Amino acid sequence: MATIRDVAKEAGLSTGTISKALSHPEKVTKKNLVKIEAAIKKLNYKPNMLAQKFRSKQSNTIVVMVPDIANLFFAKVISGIESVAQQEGYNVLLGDTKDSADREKDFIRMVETRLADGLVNLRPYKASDSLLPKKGVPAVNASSSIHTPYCSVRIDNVGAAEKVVNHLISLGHKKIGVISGLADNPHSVDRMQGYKQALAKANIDFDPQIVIEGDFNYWSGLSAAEQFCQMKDRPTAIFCMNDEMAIAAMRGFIDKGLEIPGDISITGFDDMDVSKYVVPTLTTVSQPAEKMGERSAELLFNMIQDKPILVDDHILPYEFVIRESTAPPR
Amino acid sequence: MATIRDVAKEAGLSTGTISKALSHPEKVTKKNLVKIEAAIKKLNYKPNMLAQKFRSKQSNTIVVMVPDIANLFFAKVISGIESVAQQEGYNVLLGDTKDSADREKDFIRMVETRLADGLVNLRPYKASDSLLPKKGVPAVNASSSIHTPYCSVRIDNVGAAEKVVNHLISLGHKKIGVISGLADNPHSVDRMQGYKQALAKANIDFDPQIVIEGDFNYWSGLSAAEQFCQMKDRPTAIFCMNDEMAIAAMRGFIDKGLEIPGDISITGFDDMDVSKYVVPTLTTVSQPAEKMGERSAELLFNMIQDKPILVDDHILPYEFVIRESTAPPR
DNA sequence: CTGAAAGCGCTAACAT
DNA sequence: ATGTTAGCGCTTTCAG
Repeated sequence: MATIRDVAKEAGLSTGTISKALSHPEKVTKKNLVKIEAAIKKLNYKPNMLAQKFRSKQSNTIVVMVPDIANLFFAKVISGIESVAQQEGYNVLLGDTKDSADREKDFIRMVETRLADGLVNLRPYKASDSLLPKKGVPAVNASSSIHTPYCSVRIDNVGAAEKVVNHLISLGHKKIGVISGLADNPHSVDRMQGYKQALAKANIDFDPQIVIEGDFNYWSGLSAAEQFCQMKDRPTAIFCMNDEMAIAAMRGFIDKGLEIPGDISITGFDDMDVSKYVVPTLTTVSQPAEKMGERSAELLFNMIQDKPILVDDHILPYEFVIRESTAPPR
Repeated sequence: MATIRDVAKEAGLSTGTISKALSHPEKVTKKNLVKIEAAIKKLNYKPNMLAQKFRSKQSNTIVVMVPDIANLFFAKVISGIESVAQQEGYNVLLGDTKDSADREKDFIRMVETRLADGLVNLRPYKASDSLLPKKGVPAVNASSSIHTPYCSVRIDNVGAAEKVVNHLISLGHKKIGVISGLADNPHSVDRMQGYKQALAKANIDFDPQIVIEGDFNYWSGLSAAEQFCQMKDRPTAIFCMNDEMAIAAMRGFIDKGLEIPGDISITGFDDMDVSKYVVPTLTTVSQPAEKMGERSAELLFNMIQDKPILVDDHILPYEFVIRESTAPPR
């Protein structure tokens, strides 16, 4: 493989000149530029970027830690990160952490060992097992909840949940069930708080009996729906903490012969693409996933370049989308 | 930042010994090992991996080029690649190419410039604009079609399509419409060939009138469904070239008051998770996405390590899944 | 504008 | 078993 030295020899110049020609061509004479170009082409020279990075102490790479890459919401956030990274000349190293703090270690180590300049974490912050923040590791959390102790981007989960439940209440629902995420998931916690706030303001007592814990995946939504069906006094509406469980619940209720929204109203959270495809279409909260990714990346690049970060907790606007899955109770 | 030299000084040893302690600890005395460990901890030393990689001329990184990261099928393939890569101690650099050959250049350049050791391409091969194969760039195509001129992993698209159409024919359908992908997409070409083969064997004439070109996305499926509805002599079954268009078409037909599968049977291709959630559930071809990713990664690592590659065209088994969306014509 | 030379942090002979 | 040293490919002073 040709090195810069080979090019220098071929062009009858010094390595320093070649190097300059590559980075600041305007500071080299036209004549030499031509010679250099010819030599490069003749030898098919490609600068060794590993050497460049090593020398310049800049990896121009960021790592993105994602709990589950086969999750549409994350895919969109990543897409947003990618697009601003590309713009800034950064590479994105993707790490699927399978929602485990343990697996995060390797990726954090990458920035500690100079392999990457910084990191975006898509896993919501849990005090119990978070490895971040860590000094020397520029990081931003792109899917955070309240009380994340480092730079973070999120929506107002509490407010959004409250809005959803308000909508159900205003339709006339009094008995509103919940299919939550895992109880210790920060998003579950925030959304549950919003649910309770809405109930309280409407003077409806909180009933833990009609809160069923899921795990954000399809099957947990399905099984929750079955449990609701077995209740003698079934809720007339269900607030699901994400779209996947909501769609599963719809399927479960329909299979039991219930009509949606006639017999039971359903709401989701996230606004995945599918949610406008299902029948009936799903009332849900639309998170600006792509924007969240973009903003996170922008913040990270600012940190890496030591620009001042003015705000630590970035709250992006969400949208409450009313579709066909909600209606007044019969 | 502490370097290996600082550690050597702190431990009262030479850099060579520190280096050896890190890579072959068994070749260093216990006593010194203890001293070294103490020094490392005291200085919070982290080896500079950029320097290591530069020195060893191995990036231990592969790049994965994906046409669209927000596509569930690709997400699964990537997940498979990731898991093998992690196992082998490789990092994966993700590149969203937005289905453009132009954007692929940058990523190919990464392996040419030593930033990565090899590359997995998820974009199916098109003779007209493929930048691969390229010598000096170990690469495998993980979502290929027939006639891909480099190492590739795929399913038998032709055979799978034929099987789907055979199923419809055996149910008694004689007029089977198609919603295809873009006509020049290799997967479209293969699947169309399978469709024609099935028709030919059943002595059904091919009718280009009932083939509508889509682009694998939701809206194209929806619009195709509308076009089918306007035909005086509508097909009794539609072979859709992926699940997304199939689900869209179902929605379109249902909105027009048709029943599925009573009035019209629908088949998909891919077996996305959603396809078992929709009502009715979708008859489709299940691609072993995760396996395809794993196999691709394994092949790539073999190439990188100069192990002999015996087979160039790897065909993985698919599964034909019959669900609720197909039935005999009325 | 160009050349010479030092050195980034680490590894791997080779010598001790 | 440990130390010494050269050098990976590149950039960047500093002279000329």
